[in-house]
Amino acid sequence: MDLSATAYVILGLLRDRPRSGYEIKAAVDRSTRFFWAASYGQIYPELKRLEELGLVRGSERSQGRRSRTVYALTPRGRRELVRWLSEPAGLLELRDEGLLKLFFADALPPEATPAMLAAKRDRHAATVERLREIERQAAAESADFECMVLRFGIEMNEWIAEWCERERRRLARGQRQRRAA
Amino acid sequence: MDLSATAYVILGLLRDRPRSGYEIKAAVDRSTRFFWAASYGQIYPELKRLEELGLVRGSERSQGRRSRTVYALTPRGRRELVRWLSEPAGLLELRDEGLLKLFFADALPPEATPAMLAAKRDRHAATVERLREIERQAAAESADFECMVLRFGIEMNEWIAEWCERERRRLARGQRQRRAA
DNA sequence: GGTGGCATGTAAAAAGTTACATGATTTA
DNA sequence: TAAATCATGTAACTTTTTACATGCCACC
Repeated sequence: MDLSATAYVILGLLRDRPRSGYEIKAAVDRSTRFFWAASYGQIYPELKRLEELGLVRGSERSQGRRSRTVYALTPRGRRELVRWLSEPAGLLELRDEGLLKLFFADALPPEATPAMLAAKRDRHAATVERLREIERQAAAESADFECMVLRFGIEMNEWIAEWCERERRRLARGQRQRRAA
Repeated sequence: MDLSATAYVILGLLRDRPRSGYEIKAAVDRSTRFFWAASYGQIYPELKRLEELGLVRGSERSQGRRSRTVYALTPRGRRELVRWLSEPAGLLELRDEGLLKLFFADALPPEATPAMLAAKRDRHAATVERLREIERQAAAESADFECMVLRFGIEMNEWIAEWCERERRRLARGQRQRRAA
């Protein structure tokens, strides 16, 4: 059985309680988003495939005319989740356009670089704020490891923001000295 | 003109000198890989498209029967690169299966989690070693900002490895105390 | 003569995003 | 009654990876 990592995000989010596709998407955006995003275009088709494979089971919870299907993990689904969790982790991938631009920054006038670093700093600081907000809301109801990963996100983004600020200052200092000379 | 970010990786790597597709791939693996990867399957078709758009120009450098095409940035290509560099950075995305597994770790027995953290720590430590090796080789010939981004990669991975070790110890301590009680 | 590095490419599949389409219910 | 939120889904597209295919050249 070989599923995409996104399929395991779904199995994982169903491990404590049943959820609809919509709720899964909302949970992703509140929690795994910063290290594993997923869109409706993945979630709904994946839920159907997982049901065909017998890893989740959907049940109708429509209220009146509003349709709603809530999916629950089957015993096989739980076994598959545990099996996957027990395997060594694979993919680790970063795509950071900001670093890419910094990498090529010698093609721009030197004044541009401190601004790039400031922009990156601000982005990560904004992410910290967003994650802290989530932390405040989620602290009570979340599992321990969920909080731990959230804290990781907060602290890592803080570290990155500080790194940007340090380097920005260093560059700005260098530029002032060169102008003075 | 709207190109994929991978197209700009190519334009960027051609900014200081002409390179073949093969050399671009090698340069990516030595430099941008940890924050922006690219495969042959992207690079060769993208070079053709960029040539059609007039942003790069290929010239035959075959030696004997061995074919080789070296691409150089055209003036338009350089303008496009600078234009893109001047825009605010877009995409910033992480895909980390290790964090995902940690996030769901309450589905595993508690002894499993310190091992997951140790595995993640080791991966990041290995990345640090790889990047340091590149730094030693590249220090002389690389542009300032290339070194800066490389240093970022080293320091960030060090920070992550330390975070993993801190949390692993904290968990292990907690487990010993619970067993003793 | 074999291995490893240089070199170019394509086809197919997988993964993921975006935009669209539809409609119900709740709340201000 | 308008806006926000709940809810499901698909089609088209883009991006990226993987596997394969081919062959030269230098060195041991």
